[in-house]
Amino acid sequence: MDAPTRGSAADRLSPVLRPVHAGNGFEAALEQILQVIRLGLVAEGERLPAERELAERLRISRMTLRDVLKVLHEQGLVESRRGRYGGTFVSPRTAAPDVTGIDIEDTLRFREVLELGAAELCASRDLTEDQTARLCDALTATRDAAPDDYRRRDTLFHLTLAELSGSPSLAAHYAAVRASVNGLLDCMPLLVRNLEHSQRQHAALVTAVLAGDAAGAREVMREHCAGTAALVRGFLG
Amino acid sequence: MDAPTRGSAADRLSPVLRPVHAGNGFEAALEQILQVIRLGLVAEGERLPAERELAERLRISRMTLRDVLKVLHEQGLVESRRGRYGGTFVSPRTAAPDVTGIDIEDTLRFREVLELGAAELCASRDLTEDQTARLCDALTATRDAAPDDYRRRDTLFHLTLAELSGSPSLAAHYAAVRASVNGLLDCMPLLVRNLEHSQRQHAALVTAVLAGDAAGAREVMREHCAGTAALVRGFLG
DNA sequence: GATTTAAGGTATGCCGGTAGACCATTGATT
DNA sequence: AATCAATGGTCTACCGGCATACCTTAAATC
Repeated sequence: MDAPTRGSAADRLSPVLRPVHAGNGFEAALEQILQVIRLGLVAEGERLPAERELAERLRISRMTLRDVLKVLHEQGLVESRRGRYGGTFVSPRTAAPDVTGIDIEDTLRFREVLELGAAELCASRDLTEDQTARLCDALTATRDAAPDDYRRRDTLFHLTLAELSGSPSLAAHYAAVRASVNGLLDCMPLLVRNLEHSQRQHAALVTAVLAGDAAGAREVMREHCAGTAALVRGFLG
Repeated sequence: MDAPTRGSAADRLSPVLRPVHAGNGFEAALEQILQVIRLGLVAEGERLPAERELAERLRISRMTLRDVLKVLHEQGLVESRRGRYGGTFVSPRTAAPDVTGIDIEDTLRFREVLELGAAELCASRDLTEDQTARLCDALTATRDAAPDDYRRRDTLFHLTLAELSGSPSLAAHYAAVRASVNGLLDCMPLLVRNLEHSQRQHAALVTAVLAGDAAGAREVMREHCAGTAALVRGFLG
């Protein structure tokens, strides 16, 4: 009765029963701090939160956190300075990040799904004055960005949109997938023509969102994502 | 320079720096097995994989897994039988699940985003013959379902669609959010009229997907999700 | 220049998850 | 009736992350 030829019981479970972080808050913490750096939430040269605070926020012990920072230090991603006004600082990027183990098609597809959802949800909501201002600020920041800071501000703009969608889950998962996307983008050269195009799309997106034009916002976002996807597939596919 | 009035540095980090499951594969494993049960991947009366196999798949020790099963047993969700052909069996549901701590709006919105994405991705892909057959099988299973088994087969249908989207991330996250949705639905009565309506939508969805009509698939799915969302908001909002 | 303060660096004992072996039970097979 | 095989149930030694306390460094302040 329940034994179809396609999709055995064992297979049915695999989407859910993936390996659980075996024993390690360590790995999860490493992943999150890497996200913070890849997303540019803390820019190059800026300071991460103090070890004690970071450990508390991640709910891991300071010792474990220090193990994580040690790994990041060994890879040249952060640099620590002691004393008052010291801290752990993000180093300038030196080498292309490690993108082995990233499923490119999965990443690009999932990214687009979340972006489309965020755009549409935002356009369908009544944003408060403060939220509208945050969105416009983020847009302005991308417009004024120097080329080498563009990707970071672009990321912050999209993160803002995801946050304003009204779905915290969407925002959290977008942050994760965007970190992967940035890892891919960091393997590629920055094309100024794309920046300009991208900037126009951002503006159109905000216009549609503020007008409550959900279908329009989605279509602009779809083009925006398609552009990135084509670039990535071209360089890494 | 980087200190805007809106969105301090501390706030910027919060979407990523959420507490890491402090110390436990235990909780994550509990969550996943609950998902398997809530999704109906193992139906009432059916057997979970053997402890040794389950522990291996989750990459946790058998002792820890047994702690998890002990909790589930205490809550009356599973029953164990020893001996060959024994195992851990899913008990018939007795009480409404605990939905405290679920953000209903977040769940419904995120669910819709993922469903729309899955529908559109599936319609945009060329499904193999085998994949097409899996989808049609899942549809047929919902059509033939007895009312008290409908929700389970409906879940399996949507999971199939998510899997066929070509984005494993999407499938995994859909499984998680759908488990929450089912928790909500299990607090509500089953309306036969909705089943029929839902069934027509499923059929239209498959038709659109197989025709490669991405926009159509998305709109059908949007209505489908809106229906569920309205029901849930009506009962629990 | 002494003091203060906030930051990174270090040492120690505890506890919980891990691994692996072994025991107990049951029903099918012989 | 005896055996086998697959399962849940139990025990034990081990290791890694945890909490906590304390030390060291360096910049700002007095």
